[in-house]
Amino acid sequence: MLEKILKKTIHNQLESLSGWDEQKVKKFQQNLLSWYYDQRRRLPWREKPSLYGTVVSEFMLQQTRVSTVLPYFERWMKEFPDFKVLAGADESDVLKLWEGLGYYSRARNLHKLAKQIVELESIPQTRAEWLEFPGVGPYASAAISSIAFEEPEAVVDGNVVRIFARLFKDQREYKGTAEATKKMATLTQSFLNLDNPGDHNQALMELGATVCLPKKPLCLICPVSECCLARLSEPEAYPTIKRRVKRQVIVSRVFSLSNRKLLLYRHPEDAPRLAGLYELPKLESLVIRGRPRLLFSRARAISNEKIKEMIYNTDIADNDLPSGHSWVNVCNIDEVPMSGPHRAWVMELISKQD
DNA sequence: AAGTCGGGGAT
DNA sequence: ATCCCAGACTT
Repeated sequence: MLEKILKKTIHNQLESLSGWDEQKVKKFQQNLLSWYYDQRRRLPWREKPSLYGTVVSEFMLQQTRVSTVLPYFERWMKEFPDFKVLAGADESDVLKLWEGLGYYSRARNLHKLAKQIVELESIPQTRAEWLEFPGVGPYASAAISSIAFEEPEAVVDGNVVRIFARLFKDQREYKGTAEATKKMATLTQSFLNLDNPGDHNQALMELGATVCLPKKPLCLICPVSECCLARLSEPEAYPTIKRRVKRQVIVSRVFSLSNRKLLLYRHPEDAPRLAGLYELPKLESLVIRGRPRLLFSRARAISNEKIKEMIYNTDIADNDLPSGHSWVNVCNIDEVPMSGPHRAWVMELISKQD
């Protein structure tokens, strides 16, 4: 049975799978799990596991490192301790707590999910059911159903792709992480430990995050290095995933402070980016008075753009502001959700003016 | 299938 | 400066 799956999955695309029988897979699972129980990090969502904590952590951890998530998770669980409290919260408060974490649709989707959950008679358990919730995709549905309900669903995230690509010296060139994830799904499912699906999944991700690193993997302390083909050659060479080039973008923005009020722009609720969040307004969208004075310029990257942002100081013709623009009292600036870097710049500039 | 969404830590 | 992170959604 397993052999059949392996043969079909690997075919001739990965290096030899000879030797992989049911016994070897079992051994792999045991080595991995023993290592996990012995060496895993103590993370807050693992201490007193709950469905809610699992869901929140899985949302926050999408494309985001554990170390980045930690302070956000603690604050979140304190402010929104369960689905019910979260469901009853104002969206602006939800966004405020997510401020700086990025991918803000995650916060909105998590909020929606909570509202849906509290209306249900019973909590869904299967992967297919979780897949229906907003913001829950192939990865998160497998993670939640396996970790919270021990459903036999294998997760495939960046860590898992890297581990399996190295185990079998996967020579395929993937066009992106999406393709790699999809093509790896059958193989990872055949390696799933059916006795402990949740811990098996977490163990793989823990291994990828702490041992099977993208650069300089720690093969010497890896619990499954005997099974790993790349370990004998160049582990860093796997997997091979094509990355797209970032395009250069230049944006000019306005810092205008008048009578202890700062002009800000709030992205519309249905905006594709930063929906509901405040930023410094763009220079081009305003009618200004006099010549703008360059305060500073900063470079950052979001998604597939390299952005150079130029911040100007100028006076604004404030009798007829474009929609979305408003003067925010600096006393209340802490209350509004704002994109992370802009928050830092604004605080820096305000303190400099005093 | 390809493009888009944030931000930061590590190298 | 580049990579990549417990991915999902829209086009």
